[in-house]
Amino acid sequence: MDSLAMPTLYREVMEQTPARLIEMPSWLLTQLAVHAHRLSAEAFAEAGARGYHYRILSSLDEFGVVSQAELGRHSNMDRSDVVAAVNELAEQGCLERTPDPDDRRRNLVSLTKTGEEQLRRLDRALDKAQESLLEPLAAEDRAALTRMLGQLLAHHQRTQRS
Amino acid sequence: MDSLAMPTLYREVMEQTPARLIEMPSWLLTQLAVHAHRLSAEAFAEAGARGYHYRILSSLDEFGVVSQAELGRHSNMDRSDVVAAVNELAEQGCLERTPDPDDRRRNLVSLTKTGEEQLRRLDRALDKAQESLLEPLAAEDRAALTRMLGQLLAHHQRTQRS
DNA sequence: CCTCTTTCGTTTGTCTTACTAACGTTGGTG
DNA sequence: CACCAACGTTAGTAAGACAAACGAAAGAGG
Repeated sequence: MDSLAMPTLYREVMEQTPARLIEMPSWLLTQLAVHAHRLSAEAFAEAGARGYHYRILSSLDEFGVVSQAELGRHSNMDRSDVVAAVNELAEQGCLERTPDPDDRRRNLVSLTKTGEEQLRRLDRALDKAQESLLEPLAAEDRAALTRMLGQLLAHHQRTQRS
Repeated sequence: MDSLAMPTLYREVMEQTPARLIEMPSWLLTQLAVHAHRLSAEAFAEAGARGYHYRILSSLDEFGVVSQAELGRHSNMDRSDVVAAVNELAEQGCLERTPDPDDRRRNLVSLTKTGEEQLRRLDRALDKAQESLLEPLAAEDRAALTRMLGQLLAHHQRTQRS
């Protein structure tokens, strides 16, 4: 009956949780995301940042000088949330906001030296967070997990935009 | 260079996202959790409920009459959030709250007929949400994903409590 | 029996993420 | 020129997670 089931350790921890939930992928996903978020938030907090800031800094680093709207599309954020995060990053001197001469609706956002340093700091801190997140998984399992998560995420981002 | 890499479809959707993020398990996880949460929230909303309500109803169904504190431990919720959710469920007639005669600090919470019906409704709606969440995955991948998520979640819940 | 600590239910409030609605400005199109 | 779309911005909301404090009650140790 349970020879193929979960390891002993698993049951010990999970037996106080309803079986409905334990078997539900969306629950496993959202609950594990809480831990993932906690781990990376702790990493960000040490540098006085949060998730939105990292998304914007890494987008700027990869795509160069772009408008706030593009920034939002790259990092999966709402325009209104981009405004707030860009404000905060500008106050910290991590980026600069200049009006686009070719389109006066747009603000061109560019990464500063300070922003690059902050990004590198966050990258390092995040690496450790990834390690503790995946700690109990073997290398091949980590790869398989990453592949499947990416596959699912691509599917849902595609179907949502259409 | 990319023969072993992601399928074409994947890149199409993801190419506007920083490579840093695409490769980061914690990002894939939290972003996919957004979709998982959206899908199940829509299912809940049709029945006038939300996640906290389902956690409590399913805990009551599996563990019978328990105190609010136990309810919180079963469904991974803070005591203060249990109070609010139990209030709302009581207003809807889904459960009853009676003082424990053996321990006057405790409230014993029990599921009503209405609550059981609501739970069955939510179960059905959630099943569809799971299907659309995992739609692009083959059956064996779904099983592998569920196994790994459970393994990771058990690990982090264990290490957090200690 | 009397402290000391713990547990319980409750209130209040904060943080992060996500998202919606509206507004004025500007660009592009028919 | 009229109309619509995009942009930046402000304001507000919802859900989930969590921290701090409170009085009331139970339990433990001396």
